[in-house]
Amino acid sequence: MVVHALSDLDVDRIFGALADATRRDIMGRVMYEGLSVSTLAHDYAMSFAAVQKHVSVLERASLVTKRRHGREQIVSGNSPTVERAQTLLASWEELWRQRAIQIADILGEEGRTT
Amino acid sequence: MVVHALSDLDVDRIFGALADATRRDIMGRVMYEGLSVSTLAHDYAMSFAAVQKHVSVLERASLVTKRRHGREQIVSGNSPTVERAQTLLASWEELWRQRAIQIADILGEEGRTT
DNA sequence: CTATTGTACAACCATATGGTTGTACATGCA
DNA sequence: TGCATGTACAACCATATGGTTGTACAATAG
Repeated sequence: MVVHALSDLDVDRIFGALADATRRDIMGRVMYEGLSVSTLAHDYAMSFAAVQKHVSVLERASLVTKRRHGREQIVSGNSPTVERAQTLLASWEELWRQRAIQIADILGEEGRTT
Repeated sequence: MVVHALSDLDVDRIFGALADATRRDIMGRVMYEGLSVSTLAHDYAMSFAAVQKHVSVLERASLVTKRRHGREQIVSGNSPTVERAQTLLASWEELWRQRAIQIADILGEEGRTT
């Protein structure tokens, strides 16, 4: 069952968001448990505002979601989006596998003619 | 068998390269069969030089490799790199799965106390 | 109420990115 | 030889990105 087709812009945002080490580190942490923005910010050598921006990039890409808890904003990883990115890569692997079969067929033909 | 650990910069390049619709389209084409840069360039509404740059971004990320064939430069998809990107996403999914288990355990405890 | 904590957001700056045009050069064909 | 094709690369430009600081405001603690 297909959830929803991703637009080019959606995919741009997903991979763009993952193209930064700080944001990947955040992903690794919030996929396991929800963490507040300030908790996240505490561990990086940059301003709170910078971390806030990174989180908002991940949020725009639907890689994380935020929910209010008192005065804190809890950031949690969004598994479905990660899975869709994975599916895209898997489809390329599938193309590659088909090429491999095609090449094997050609070699097979050559084998017969020799 | 692990091939090689990817540095942050390597992963930055991989996901950065995938964060563009033209480059993803190129990937989809060259994973199936090797194509010359000019063949690729023919189908996009941009200059040859622009496509050349996109290919070189993919090449720096090790997502494609080029080989000379006469005066043409044949671009082919690089499956191992795609697979490594996929593995990274899979590891996050695994973290998420562990969180799900953890939550289920908590719910289980609560169930017993009620 | 007041102070502290956590967040939001604007303004600013340096650098990276994605496109262009122009030039140069190697290869293949007539 | 001469010409078309395919590639390489530099220079340039507009916009996006990743960081900063500063200000403002909501929620909690004393």
